[in-house]
Amino acid sequence: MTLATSSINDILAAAEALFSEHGYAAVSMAQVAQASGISKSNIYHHFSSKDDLYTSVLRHACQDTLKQVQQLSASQGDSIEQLRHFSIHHFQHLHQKSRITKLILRELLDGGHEHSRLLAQQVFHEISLQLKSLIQKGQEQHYIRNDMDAHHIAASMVALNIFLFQSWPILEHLPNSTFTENTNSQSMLFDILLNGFARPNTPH
Amino acid sequence: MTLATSSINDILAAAEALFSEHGYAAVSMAQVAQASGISKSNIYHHFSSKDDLYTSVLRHACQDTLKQVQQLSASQGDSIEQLRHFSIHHFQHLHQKSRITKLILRELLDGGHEHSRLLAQQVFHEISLQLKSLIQKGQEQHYIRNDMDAHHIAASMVALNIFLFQSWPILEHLPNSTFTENTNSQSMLFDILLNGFARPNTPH
DNA sequence: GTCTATAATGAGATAGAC
DNA sequence: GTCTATCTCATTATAGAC
Repeated sequence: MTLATSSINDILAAAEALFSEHGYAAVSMAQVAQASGISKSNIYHHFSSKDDLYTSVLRHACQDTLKQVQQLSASQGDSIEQLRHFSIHHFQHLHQKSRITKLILRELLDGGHEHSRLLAQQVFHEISLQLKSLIQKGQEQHYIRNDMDAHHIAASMVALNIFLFQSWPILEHLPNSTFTENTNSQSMLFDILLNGFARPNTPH
Repeated sequence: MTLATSSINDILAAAEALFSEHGYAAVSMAQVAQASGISKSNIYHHFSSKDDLYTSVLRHACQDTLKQVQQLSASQGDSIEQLRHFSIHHFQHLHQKSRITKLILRELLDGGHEHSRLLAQQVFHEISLQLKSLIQKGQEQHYIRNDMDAHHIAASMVALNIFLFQSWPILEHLPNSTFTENTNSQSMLFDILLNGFARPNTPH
């Protein structure tokens, strides 16, 4: 049990909130100090630089998400129901951990320093693995079409959720928008996709 | 013909490249000056502040994209072929105008100042309109299922393209990745989706 | 481990000559 | 319209006492 000291966690939590909301460059160490209630110099005592603080935040956040995603797989029902279950919980996870989600999406845009990209990649890989196993099982049991690549089906499920997450502020304010409720749209998008990869004549 | 002077265009072009690649806060006016070959003070002669420069870049970029998207609709074939055509060209557009694409995606993450979000929203709205008209025509002609909302079908098409655009660096480096070629994956994702919203027993 | 004080640098923005 | 030189302030990071 190598529990980090309380002040380190305070710093990481404050930094995570600020970095995810405004991005690396837009956040100053003074802001982190004020938000965490810990003096600037003390932060430099625990982290060698602003960059060190940032990568620590990213590493901490990704490890946390990684564990959560690994525990996400088990559920009742056939393959289709398990996929729907996963999709719904993946979407909930994006929102519950919205700061980490934004951090990773920012890393994608920034082209990422080698190290950061590897962390983001681990998260993607873990989600991809979970989904792939569910999909391939569904293909073996003939719930899911065999002429489609499992990775691409997985990607499309993730894509819809992420798009809905990050574009929601715009979607809901679109003229004549039918995007009135978050989870409802998620369900509709999943059903469109499900019709695409489910085997014809299965009861869904 | 209110054509802006050459130096203003130089500044806007350099700023667009830098802002899209690194984000607003990470770019200094000195960098813009060096990249555009125009002195810092001269930039302040044309733009009242860094913020003014940024919003000008965004406005300029969005107007440009808006025009391009409006010219994207006309094509041969039935509704399904027109949708495939639109999807492919939308995807190409994201890459050809990758700097603008990144600018808009950044705006989504930053939560946007009111004004910026409205600009991004116009682009989404225009794409949404084009797609909606194609989809509804397809529904009237019974190529596309009537029990699905046109807006959500449109959103899912956009979602897959945007996800592929922004996640490609990670997707292609995933272990055992089947994401080997950009346009090929785009085609596969579209086909999964198409199976979802196309009417059964149509020849596609 | 935690702080106050301060150094050193870089940022946005302006003055004023040409 | 364009530049050099400069102002002012915020930023990262360090020194050193407790």
